[in-house]
Amino acid sequence: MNVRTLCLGILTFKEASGYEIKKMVEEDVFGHFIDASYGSIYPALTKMMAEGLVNVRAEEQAGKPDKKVYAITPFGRQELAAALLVDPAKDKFKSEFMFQIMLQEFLPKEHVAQIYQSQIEYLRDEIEKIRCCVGDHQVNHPSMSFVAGFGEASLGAGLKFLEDNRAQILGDETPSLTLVDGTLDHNKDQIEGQSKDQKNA
Amino acid sequence: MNVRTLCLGILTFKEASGYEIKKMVEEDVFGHFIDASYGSIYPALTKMMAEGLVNVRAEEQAGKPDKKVYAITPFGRQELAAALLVDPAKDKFKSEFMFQIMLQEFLPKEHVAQIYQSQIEYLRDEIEKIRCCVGDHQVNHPSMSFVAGFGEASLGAGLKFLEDNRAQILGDETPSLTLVDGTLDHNKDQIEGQSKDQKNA
DNA sequence: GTGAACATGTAACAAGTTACATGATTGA
DNA sequence: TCAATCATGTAACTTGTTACATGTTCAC
Repeated sequence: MNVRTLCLGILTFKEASGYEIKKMVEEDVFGHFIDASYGSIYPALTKMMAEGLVNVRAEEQAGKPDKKVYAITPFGRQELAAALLVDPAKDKFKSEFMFQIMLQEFLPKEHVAQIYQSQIEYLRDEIEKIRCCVGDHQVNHPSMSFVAGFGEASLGAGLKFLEDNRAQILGDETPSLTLVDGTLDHNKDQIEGQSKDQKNA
Repeated sequence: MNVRTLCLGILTFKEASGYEIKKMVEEDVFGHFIDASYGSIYPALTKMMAEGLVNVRAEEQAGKPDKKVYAITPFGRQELAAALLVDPAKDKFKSEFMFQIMLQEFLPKEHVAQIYQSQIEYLRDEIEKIRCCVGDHQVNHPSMSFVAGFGEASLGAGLKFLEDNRAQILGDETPSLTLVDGTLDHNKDQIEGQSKDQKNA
């Protein structure tokens, strides 16, 4: 699936400028399973404009530069439906973090501890982001809330695994802090971390 | 992270040919968080050979064509350690399936039902693959089993979500088949699918 | 008056994929 | 003999990213 289809899909939810599409891909529910940069979004929009898949309207904004608001046309919807009909490519999950963990013996202990903590915080942030979407934003769309639920479930399980199995990688030198709660069932090392430097930008 | 580092990392576990590296990336625990094709592996290996990061040994095989077995050199390990020291890029999860679900209203019901079932089967296969790795293969490496555990946890949660929330997307017209087991706790629609056509190659 | 957020766009570049090209060997 | 698996390699091509280039308005 290409940026074209991606933009077309987003535009079915609401009209948006290239800038706004990029923001959605970064922050909204979309962000968990798609990706795109300005360098691909703007040219795609321009080209689709020429092909009649979208139309533009210049919008003046008080206190902000003008923006070009794109909307999908009936022809665009047709194209989208066709593009959507091909069987989806299988999921692709890339994790440099996991690669580093796999090769942790080549890394200084402190580095491993640091990326481990960063990963936990990153996952917490992502989950929080999804919850925000479901809360304040309009994820009224049933499909949207389904997708959000899926993301929360997957990321949540991953996070829990990292929290529970910390000792497996980091040894028992867990930061001496308070336990999350009293309901420990088996071999838990649940520790609430405190650092705040999120290095993976 | 590039294919170079990927190959170097894999070669720390065992010597391998380009063909074997590709197979590992497809089938082993690696497969869940990295990706590479022949077209990138072979050139990377050749280049690293010239740079002294790996060395080769031609191995004759009974009943099979000869293969070029690559091994990492001390210099290669040095390079790997350096490459590993940079903070990992954040995880990237791409799912065309989720994109299609989000836009399901543009798709025929049957298509949605079909990709939904395919996705469930795909996830089951992936989890099974991980379990096989842990079982027969040597995932003796503690880091390996950790990574496998993480994959199993994440994928398992995603699969469970799909199984439990089928009705949200597909409605209640679940195929009339036998329930998986009797231990239903809350709102489960766990159905054992029977189709076998896995379309996402 | 300076940095941050808003806003659009392009061109050079990186990186890897696909398809092609080749060839051995085995088993149905 | 034909498909499948093993095995290596290259070149054209896609695709998208990064960095650059430019400009507005606001808040501190």
